[in-house]
Amino acid sequence: MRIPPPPGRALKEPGAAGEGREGRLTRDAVLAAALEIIDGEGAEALSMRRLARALGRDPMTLYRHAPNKAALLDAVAETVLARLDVERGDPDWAGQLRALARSYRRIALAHPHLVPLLVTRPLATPLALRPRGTLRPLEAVLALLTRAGFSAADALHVYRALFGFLHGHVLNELQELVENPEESDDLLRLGLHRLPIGEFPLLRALAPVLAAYDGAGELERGLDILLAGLAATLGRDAAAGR
Amino acid sequence: MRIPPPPGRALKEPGAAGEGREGRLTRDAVLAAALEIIDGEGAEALSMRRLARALGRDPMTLYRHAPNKAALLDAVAETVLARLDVERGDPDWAGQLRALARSYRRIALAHPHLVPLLVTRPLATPLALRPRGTLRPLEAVLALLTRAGFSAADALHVYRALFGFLHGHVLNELQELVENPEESDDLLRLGLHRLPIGEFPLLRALAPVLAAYDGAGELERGLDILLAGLAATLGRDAAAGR
DNA sequence: AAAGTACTGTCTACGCTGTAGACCTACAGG
DNA sequence: CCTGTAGGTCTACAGCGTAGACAGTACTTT
Repeated sequence: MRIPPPPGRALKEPGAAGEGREGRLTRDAVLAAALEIIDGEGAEALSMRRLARALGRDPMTLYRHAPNKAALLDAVAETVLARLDVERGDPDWAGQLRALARSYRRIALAHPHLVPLLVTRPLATPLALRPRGTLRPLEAVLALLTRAGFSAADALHVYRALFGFLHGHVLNELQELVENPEESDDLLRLGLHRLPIGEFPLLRALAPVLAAYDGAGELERGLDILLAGLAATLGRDAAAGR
Repeated sequence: MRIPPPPGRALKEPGAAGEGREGRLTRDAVLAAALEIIDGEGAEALSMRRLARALGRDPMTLYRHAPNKAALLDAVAETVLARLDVERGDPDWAGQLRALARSYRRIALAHPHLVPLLVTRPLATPLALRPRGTLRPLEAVLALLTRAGFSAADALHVYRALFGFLHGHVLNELQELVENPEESDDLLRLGLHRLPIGEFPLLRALAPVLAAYDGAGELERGLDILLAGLAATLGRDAAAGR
């Protein structure tokens, strides 16, 4: 009774939202569309149905390219993190880590809605089962540091310190501060006037400082402290400088 | 046609799961039950219906105590963070921050499933609109540090560095490493044998080091570096030591 | 050329989710 | 006593992730 649709396409011929429309749907197209939705509408807006609509396909099609939604999100995070790269042979290990940190920050700022995923997914998946692309930077940093003379254990320690710092930094930098963007006075723009003066005098007084947050600067100053501290703690001479 | 239930209770008289059963449901009871579910079954297991069932009430009852689910989750995070306290008058500011850091870590380890919320919610709500309980530690640290002689701007800087580090640290410490708990060999227990030797030689070799992770130690070493570094950067003499 | 196999796409359906709206009751203050 | 407010419940809606079954396509093997 039921006429099966011409299998390449079926829904929405008539101008509807869907994009590409090439015969086969590729994994990369799925991930790219997912990232676009996350960037544009936030991570909660990404549902399998919403994603399928953006691709002009049936929702169930997505399950041919990912076993479930969590895996799909992991894969999106992976493609983004795969853009990190490390020059393993560079003898200036500190410089190389600085560059890595700056790349990570750049990526986080480019995809702020993805950051909760980036910092949070590793809590749910054992290290060895994580997408390979997310482990590659780790291996690369280990190579960089062992070539520079660190022990393997110290290299791991440095990696953890660096990414701990990085996660903390981007979470800081992406904190929402502004409540009322078009207001010109700092206190009002940040909404700090809502806080009772009796209980939060210092915080209220900080309005101009909060408003002048300098993410790039904070990153660099943090790296100064971290790299110098690590080099000292691990008993190496610091070429850690600027 | 429809007989209304005796309004105090209605569902599940007969031994069903529900707890307390006092006439009025309190906000605290709601939050406590929510935390219990999150701790016991993970944050994704907490639905409004699941929570209502645990309380032996109709799901819609919850909306008398919180405007929506996000606010309810924020409130849970708030009650947990309210347990942090700071001795504002203590002249040993570094010692006080160390204590704060240890408390934060203790809380995070006690409620691991809550950690994604703790680090992630501030991205969604402007500072001034966050639950007051989460701003109180900030105000307290500002008071501590300004009394100890820091400028307000430096005090904020220290606060941010500390909580950035703390967030990064607990995310590190709560990373899932173990794939197969009952296995005795480190490599197999962590599942690292899955990684191709060619691509991940260093990571695979790290199995014993990964298995011996010492969270408390890492926190202290991180604090050593951070507090000394901050004291130096901000040009104060460091009483920052142990 | 035929048959088998794997892959992709679609449809339907199930049990779940958050919450708006309406209603009803109990209690507090006048 | 009446009135207002806050808490509890019920129903209903639109959307969710995904299991299962089926159909067509594109290779591979015979």
